[in-house]
Amino acid sequence: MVSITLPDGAVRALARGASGLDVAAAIGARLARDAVAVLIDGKLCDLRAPLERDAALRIVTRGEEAGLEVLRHSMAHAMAQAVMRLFPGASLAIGPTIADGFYYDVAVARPLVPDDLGAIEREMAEIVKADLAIERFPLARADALAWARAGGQGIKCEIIEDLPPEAQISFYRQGDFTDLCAGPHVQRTGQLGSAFKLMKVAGAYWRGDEKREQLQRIYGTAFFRAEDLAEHLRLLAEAERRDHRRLGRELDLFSFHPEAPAMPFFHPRGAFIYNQLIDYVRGLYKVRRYSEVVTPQILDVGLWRQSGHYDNYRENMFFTAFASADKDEAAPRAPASSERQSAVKPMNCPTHCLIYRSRKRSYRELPLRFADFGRIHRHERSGVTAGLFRVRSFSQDDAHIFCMPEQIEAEVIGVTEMILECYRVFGFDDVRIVLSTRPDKSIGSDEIWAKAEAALEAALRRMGVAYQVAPGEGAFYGPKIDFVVKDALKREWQLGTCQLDFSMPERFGLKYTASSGVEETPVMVHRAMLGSLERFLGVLIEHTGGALPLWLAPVQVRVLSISGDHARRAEEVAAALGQAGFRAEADVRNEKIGLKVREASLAKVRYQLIIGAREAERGTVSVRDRVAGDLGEMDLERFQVLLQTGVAEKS
RNA sequence: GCUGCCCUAGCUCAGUGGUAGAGCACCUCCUUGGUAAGGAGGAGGUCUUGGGUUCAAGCCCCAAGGGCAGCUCCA
Repeated sequence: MVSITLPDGAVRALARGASGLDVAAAIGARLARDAVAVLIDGKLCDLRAPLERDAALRIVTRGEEAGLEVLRHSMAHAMAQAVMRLFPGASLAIGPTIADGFYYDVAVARPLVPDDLGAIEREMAEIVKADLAIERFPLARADALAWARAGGQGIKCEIIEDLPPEAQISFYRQGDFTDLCAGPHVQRTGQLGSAFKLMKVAGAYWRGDEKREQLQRIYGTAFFRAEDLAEHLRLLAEAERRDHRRLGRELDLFSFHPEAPAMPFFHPRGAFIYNQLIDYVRGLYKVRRYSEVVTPQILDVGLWRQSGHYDNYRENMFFTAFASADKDEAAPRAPASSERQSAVKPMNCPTHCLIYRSRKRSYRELPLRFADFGRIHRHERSGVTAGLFRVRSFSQDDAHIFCMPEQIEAEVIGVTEMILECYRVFGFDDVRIVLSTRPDKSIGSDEIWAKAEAALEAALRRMGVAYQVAPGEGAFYGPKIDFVVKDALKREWQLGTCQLDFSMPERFGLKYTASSGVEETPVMVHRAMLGSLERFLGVLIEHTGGALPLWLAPVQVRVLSISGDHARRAEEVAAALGQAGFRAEADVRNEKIGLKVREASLAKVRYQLIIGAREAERGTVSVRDRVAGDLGEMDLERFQVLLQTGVAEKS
């Protein structure tokens, strides 16, 4: 007999070799039906795994995340089985579960196209319908290798060879399909159900190494219930509807052009928002005693050698070439050796070091906080650019703080406070803070690292904010704190960062005279709150679905005339609002009011003022809130108070 | 950068070898309409670019550019 302890503390005695399914059945039929897997002493196992010794056991059901992962993992096997049937000779790599589903990497004779997915789905449905038993069996390493070789599964061979010597090598078999797998899995393919969908196919390198074989990665997702799949697909559709690239075009905010790939062109409305963001950050800087600087975009290559960017970041940098003087066409040429080569800056920090070094510095003036909205260029590889999220030309709410080591804690608190305040204003209430510590490869003494990590941690503790530690994830030049927000669609975005840097002050020979009269090296803090303004704008557009808060909206009010007779009054009202500092435009087109309301709403204009005979005569406006609907007729003055309040509240 | 897919009017998309289409947007006219689409007419395209195959190419082939997805990279 073995004694099994359940989560509620109850202990049950069972015959040795009984399974979690027996336990579930003993507790209740409903539990047995919902059971997917078991946790035996914390280890996720098959429901049928024999219980060989006393253990703590918990039944994992369909309702929980771990249960869903088991389903998806089994679904990945069914997909692999379908692929093997449809593409004889295919070989398999790995098929794990991921956040929203699962994938399987396969090597097939020809690349898969989207149409293949339908065929694979149909085959999967057949496999589900056949309700094949899924059986686990162990194999010795040599037998496992023999299996892989016999089946032409070269990648599986490699996986088996890489398994640690003590590993129990297990396989799962369902009908004509067998796969190397640690499990766990459901018991029968019939349990997989029909709430699954193959999403897309893409190339992926084996083990993420681009020098190795390229495989076809098939992505899919699965749920226990059809309505969960429907909800998932609805969220995906919603994300597509909010895609900032689409909204950017529809709301006339920005565009991209082949003449400057991955470099956004901000139209008047987009540029307005962009500048509003900068204005807002400038306001914070005023309170937090930052000084803004303006620095060049093109600098001598020697500077980049000194900073280390030339050695480590050159592939991502743009270099200048000069027009030929003696030819008609302006063919670029490389500078002659006598000329100075220049590079377009990918970061602002070296320019700030030059400002710092422009005269002797005293400890009395530290910390120095240099803020810079300078435009920077990074030659991101063509495949990684994406709308505003990853661009080649952008600016950041960038700043560098030069301070003494003992000032780190206070500065980090200041930065963190400002970042959290800033995110609240934009409606990002869910912020995750991650502290990254010293990596294997790093520069700087043990002493300064210990001091710096302690200062970062002390700052977070003092503030009483929750944070996670990512050991070894810091930059080689110093530890850092990253700030990750969750948007309205529950997606995470790393926006802010606060990185200590012991390297660059050394490289640039930065010094300050300490109170003792001795020359010391300052610590540099790289920090950003919104990060790239381009990327932040993209995130904000998707977070709000394009309906920006009043204080950021390029158009706050649209004044709609009922008929031609009221056009003049509508224009007057729009002009008066403009005079009062609001952003209003008039729509006096020869169209019906329903159409004007519809278009203003689609354009995400928060307030629509309707001007007809009644309003024109009484000097009032009828106010329509895009979300709340008709607010009724009121004096223009009263509407302005409403607007002013909304702007002040940043709502 | 790699792999796959895509590129036809401002936008979304039809168009499988025989001289280019729709809806919306745009312009003009009619309509003067009270809170999410009134009606009619018109204009707009070297079918991304360059080669090739063919009597004939938007359509087939090759290359380049741009985009999308994934991988990878990220001082």
